[in-house]
Amino acid sequence: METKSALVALTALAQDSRLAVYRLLVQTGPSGMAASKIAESLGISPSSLSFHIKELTHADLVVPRQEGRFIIYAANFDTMNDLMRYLTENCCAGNPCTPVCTPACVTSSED
Amino acid sequence: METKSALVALTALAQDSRLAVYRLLVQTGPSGMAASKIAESLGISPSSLSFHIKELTHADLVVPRQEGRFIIYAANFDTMNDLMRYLTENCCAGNPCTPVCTPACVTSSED
DNA sequence: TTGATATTTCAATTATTGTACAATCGTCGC
DNA sequence: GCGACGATTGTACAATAATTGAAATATCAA
Repeated sequence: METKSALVALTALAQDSRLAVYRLLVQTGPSGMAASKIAESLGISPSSLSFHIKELTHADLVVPRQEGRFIIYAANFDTMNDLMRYLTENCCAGNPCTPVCTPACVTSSED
Repeated sequence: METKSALVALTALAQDSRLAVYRLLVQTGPSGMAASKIAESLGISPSSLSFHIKELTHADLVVPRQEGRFIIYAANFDTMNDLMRYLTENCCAGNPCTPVCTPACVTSSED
């Protein structure tokens, strides 16, 4: 992961509503949740959700898929793992401090 | 870690200069680096660095210590580990996906 | 096709954040 | 104490981001 992508991901997460959306989707897992359901769960207006979730999507932190007239969003764990790796990269210049972080979650849901 | 602290940490990291400062300090490790050295390394003005590093300090992502007339900053890995844990908390609602992340770094430098 | 629901887009307003530069504060050596 | 150096603070201005509501688009059901 390069600086630019990390910055986009961090900016996407660094906002109240977006952080709440992301965490909700992390907890929901690969099955995901419809946009309207997310908005309802968190008490934010559809247009506001749309605005915010676009940033999360653009950062590749969440992935949308169409199902009928619903759009289902799910968290993309790969991006989070990349981000974590980026943030702790070359930690302590290689000194003994367990530099690598095991992935938090694998993205194996539908094959 | 609660939502507020996570938001503060993410906001602190979601900026060009601050992300660069943080990563530099992660790579430097517990010995840390003087403010002037950081500013010089990254090519930002002292006052600008002071402004930005204050946010990192406030987010507890870096910790300052005075040494003579220098102020040495070092990354605080505990906060990053807390943040990671927060972001992946209750991942996939407890389904099989390796929910916990091993700490990226332990903060054992001076005892 | 028509009406209803799900979602996004647009534009205007407001709030927040970043930058630059001068001034200030604290520590050191003399 | 005085001057020099390291670092922070304050102010003003520009840039960016968030919020809202109305209008537009897309899909489904009949």
